[in-house]
Amino acid sequence: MAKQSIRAQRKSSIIKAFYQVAKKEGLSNASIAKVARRAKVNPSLVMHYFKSRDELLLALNDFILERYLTIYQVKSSQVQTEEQLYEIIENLFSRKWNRLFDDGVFYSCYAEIYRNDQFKKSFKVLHDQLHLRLMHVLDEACAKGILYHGNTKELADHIFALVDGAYYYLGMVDDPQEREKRIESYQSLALEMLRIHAMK
Amino acid sequence: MAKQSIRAQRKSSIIKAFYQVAKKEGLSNASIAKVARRAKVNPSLVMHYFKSRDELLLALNDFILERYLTIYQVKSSQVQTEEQLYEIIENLFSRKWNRLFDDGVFYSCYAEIYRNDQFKKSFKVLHDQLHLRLMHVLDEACAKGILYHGNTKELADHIFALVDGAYYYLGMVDDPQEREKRIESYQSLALEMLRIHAMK
DNA sequence: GAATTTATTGAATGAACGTTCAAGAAATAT
DNA sequence: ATATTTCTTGAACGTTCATTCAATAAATTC
Repeated sequence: MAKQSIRAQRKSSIIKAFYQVAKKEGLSNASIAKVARRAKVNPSLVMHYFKSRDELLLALNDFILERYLTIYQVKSSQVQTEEQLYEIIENLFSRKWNRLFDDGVFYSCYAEIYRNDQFKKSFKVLHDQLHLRLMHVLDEACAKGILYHGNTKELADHIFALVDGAYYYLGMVDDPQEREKRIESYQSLALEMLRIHAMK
Repeated sequence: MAKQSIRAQRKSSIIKAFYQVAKKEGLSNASIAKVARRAKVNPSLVMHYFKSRDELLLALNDFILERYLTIYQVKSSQVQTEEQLYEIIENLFSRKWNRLFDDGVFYSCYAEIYRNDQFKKSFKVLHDQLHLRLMHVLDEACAKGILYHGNTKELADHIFALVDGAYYYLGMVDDPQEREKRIESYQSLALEMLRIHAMK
């Protein structure tokens, strides 16, 4: 249906413009006028599709979480060897995706959870999804005899705590060498937690 | 000197007002006018003491980090027993201080580090201070024979990664039971990392 | 192809924004 | 007591803000 399609397209292009402006100028400086300019559209049209700026912000949040989810994706049902498990953990820390997504915008949205319950809920749902995915991977690894652990749910939570904490700190680290060193250090801790030893 | 004193007082009361407004309405909604109203002062006076809003924001950041530091304080030179070490780790996770400081404002400031190098630097300095403090505690524990670990710097970094990641996630958790359970779980992992076993 | 719904625009709103400035009040220095 | 510096105010600046509304253009339905 063309009617639905143009609506969906416009909405998504406005959200993308919102994200881009927020990335460039900070979330709080991303005004509707700027977004409209970026999307090459009249400000009124933004208001036509999103009743208020809050609604737009919520849409941006969904957009962010959607991206976050796809990038963090773990290919399940592929964990056959220790090496593959190792790779998955390594990927959690690699954050190739921090080129695909701006950390400033992400944490600005995260900060919103303390002021907006809808943000809080959707953030939690997303993170729980991620934790569950990792748990499934760990379960598989257990089934294959690669891993031995009684509580994969807790293990997954712990690994993510480490990942989240790692990136919280890495946000402050500019020096590439220090970054590299720390990432390696975090990774090897995660592997220790899995009781796998680093291979090379 | 009275002159110096009134200046310092006013500045600090304006910063506090800024923090309180930010806490209530969000950092991006904390305007100079609102801050002035809260501090019972003319908006121009705010501009008299802080040349721009950015300068005020920077001052807020310092204020936050200062508080953060004092609250996280670890009484050093007191680690004589395993139990005391256990207590220190427990305290890292307890965050009694999250009543003393608003997480929304804190993370909003944290988000600024991605857009402002001065924020980034002062955040890093603070966190490195905290890590070092913990390291010293661990060193002492090693000296007393409570703990055995070759790299206390790395261990402190790892524990803080866990703490930071833990609170990142806990920000999304409203249910008190779930919070409690998770905090315990994070704590016991930290203790495992120290190779101490939970006592009771 | 007329009627209706949707997309899009442009102009206008009042409120709030950060900032500037001149001027008065208070304190400090000489 | 006067001069000088600091504190504090009030009014005003132009800009931007989110949002509303009526009007036009385009597409869809009937």
